[in-house]
Amino acid sequence: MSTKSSPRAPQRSRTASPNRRERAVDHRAAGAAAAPTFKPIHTRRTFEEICERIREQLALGVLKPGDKLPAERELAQQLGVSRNVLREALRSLEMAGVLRLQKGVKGGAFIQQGDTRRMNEVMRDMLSLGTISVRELSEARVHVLDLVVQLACANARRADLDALEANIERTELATREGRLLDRVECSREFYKLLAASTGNKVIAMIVDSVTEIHMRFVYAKVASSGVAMARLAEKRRQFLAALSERDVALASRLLRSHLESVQRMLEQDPGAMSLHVALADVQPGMRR
Amino acid sequence: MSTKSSPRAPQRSRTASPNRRERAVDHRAAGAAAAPTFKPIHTRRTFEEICERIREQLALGVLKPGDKLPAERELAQQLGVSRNVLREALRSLEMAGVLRLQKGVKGGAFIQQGDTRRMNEVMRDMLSLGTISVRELSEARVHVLDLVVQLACANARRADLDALEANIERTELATREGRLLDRVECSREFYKLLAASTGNKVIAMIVDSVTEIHMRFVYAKVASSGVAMARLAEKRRQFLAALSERDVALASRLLRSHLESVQRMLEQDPGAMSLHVALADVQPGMRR
DNA sequence: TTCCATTGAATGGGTGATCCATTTAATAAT
DNA sequence: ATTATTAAATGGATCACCCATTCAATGGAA
Repeated sequence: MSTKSSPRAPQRSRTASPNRRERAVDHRAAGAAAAPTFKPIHTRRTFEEICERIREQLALGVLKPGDKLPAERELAQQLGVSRNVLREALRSLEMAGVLRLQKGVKGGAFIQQGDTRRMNEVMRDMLSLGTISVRELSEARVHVLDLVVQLACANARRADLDALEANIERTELATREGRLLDRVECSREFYKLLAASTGNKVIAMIVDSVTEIHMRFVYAKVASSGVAMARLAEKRRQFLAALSERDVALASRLLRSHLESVQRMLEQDPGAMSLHVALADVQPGMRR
Repeated sequence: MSTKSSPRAPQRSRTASPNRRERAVDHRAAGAAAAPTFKPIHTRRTFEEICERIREQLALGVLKPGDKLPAERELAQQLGVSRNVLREALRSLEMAGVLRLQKGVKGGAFIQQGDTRRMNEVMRDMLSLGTISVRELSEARVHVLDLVVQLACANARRADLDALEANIERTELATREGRLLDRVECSREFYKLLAASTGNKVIAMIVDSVTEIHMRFVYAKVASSGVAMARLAEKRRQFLAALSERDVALASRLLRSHLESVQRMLEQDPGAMSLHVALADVQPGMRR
């Protein structure tokens, strides 16, 4: 069996590529003879290797945001792989938010500034796959937001508070004009601004991802039932006042009680709260 | 210009696919004539659409972990796309931890149980890209771990405490035998167990991702300098005792002071703390 | 000269055909 | 019955194209 050659005739000009991959390690010769060398698993596929190489260059600082990779055709040749498999790797990195591919002359694969929205997608997938539950997510959100309040009280700058103020004004306007769904959008932004005011992007990223999902449920609820949180802007103002005065205890209490009331709103009529309604539109949050 | 046909001769049998994609919307006919219909942007690429469709099926619950997608050749035909572009989509989903591809007869694309390690990769990329800083990461870790202690005190079960106990014993053994690097591995696991004891997988996932990176720095430090945290297991025991007695204040204080001493250890000789040393090996954490 | 249309090359997007390696079930040989 | 062989299905990878977009260079008209 080991000597069986391909029955096909032409066989073309394979092994023509300069850097032929070393993966083809000749399984035939190692048949049953004198080699106690257990080559490790070796299931690593080409595109994984490519991703790894590129990430390596990134970690090493050789590649930085804004840099451009060689054109696909050229890079493929450099790596000694086909263009298709290179594209699989580039696709993966693009989905990971590491690259952005741009067409045309002067196009190419550009290293991106990290896109923090990517964590949202992780959360969504985990939820879709049933790895995490809505309950765990809500619970985590409450706790993390409590932490956020502490940090925001400690670190929020004037500009942060102003941005929150402006957000509340937009909320009031939307309320007056009865644009309920816009108000939900304002809420999403409120928490984003609040998270940013901690001055810690890691925390902000976590809060954003968890809030993004939460807001989908709120959105679905508001869109389907038309209910709306009463005195929203008013509560926000009270909270912002506490935050401005660095009153952690008060701010924390206000937010927690608000979150609880939102939770109650969501939980009445739980039938409408199905996962797929909230997660249905897969794309938002990925808008560019 | 609009009537210019392809100069090439053969042109092959294109448009032969049954479900030809509707993307080819005939740009020629819409030249300058009577159509005020602004077709929306439509820059969406095929593979994105495919990913979206599959994620949609997931969110809807039509696809569940363990399910198998049709074979590539067949699915490509169903979707009316080439196998290559389908593979790009599958690759992306695989990297996202949603799918796993398996070779051979009875192989195929299987929906996975969500892999929480995926968030680690997001954090690593963010760090590599300079979107977040090591400082922010450490800070976030301290705060989140403080939260974890609270939750663990409230929710840790007997089994969780036992697992922590067992971990400490392994730590002691590694210490006695001078296996410093193994001890770092024990530490990583300690925090993983601690995070799990909160009973909230979202929190656990966050802690794990942040800890995973932190431990790379510790590992690099220990590997290069040979220094080691003094009285580690002892401190762990004290902490575990506090946790067992649900003494939040004490446990929190103990952990915080430990984290601070680790931080001091890392920060002396900051030259060895470069990013690329810690992030160099891209793959770990993705071991299967 | 200045401005605008045309052209052409580079680049990512996408296709189809073909081959390889692995895995498993069915089949044949012992 | 057990074991080796074969065959088929499937993911992995390659090659050779073609298309659409983008943009710099070119060239002609104002």
